[in-house]
Amino acid sequence: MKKSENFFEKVYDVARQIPFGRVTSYGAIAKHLGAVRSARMVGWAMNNSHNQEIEVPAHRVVNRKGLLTGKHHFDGTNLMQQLLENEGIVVIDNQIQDLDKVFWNPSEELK
DNA sequence: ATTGTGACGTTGC
DNA sequence: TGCAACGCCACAA
Repeated sequence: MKKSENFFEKVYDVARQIPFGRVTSYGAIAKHLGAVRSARMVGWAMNNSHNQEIEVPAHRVVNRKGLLTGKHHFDGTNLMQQLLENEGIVVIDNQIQDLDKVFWNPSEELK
């Protein structure tokens, strides 16, 4: 297969471990992977997540501001927001409210 | 190898 | 976090 799986795999692994009702940022995941400056790659990996057999809760992954920047890539327009709201997360205008409360830091919870 | 690009982040204003 | 610009890494063509 691909060697890059390693990098992507890590991203998917962390993303899948995001607890219910929690969200994280690309940078946080990237940091956990050891590539803080590769936050964009994390998002790119998510784009590839569609090709992955394992479903990745990309809707739980947002940018540092808690803005649903990636909702644009979802099936529907508000699908991502609906999923987050379904988990109890308040989302207004693609912006997660109480981000600090729902934020999940992989580097702290995970290791 | 080179270029382009991207679901970001940080710094500057 | 209001907007602009740079940087940064990994991958595709």
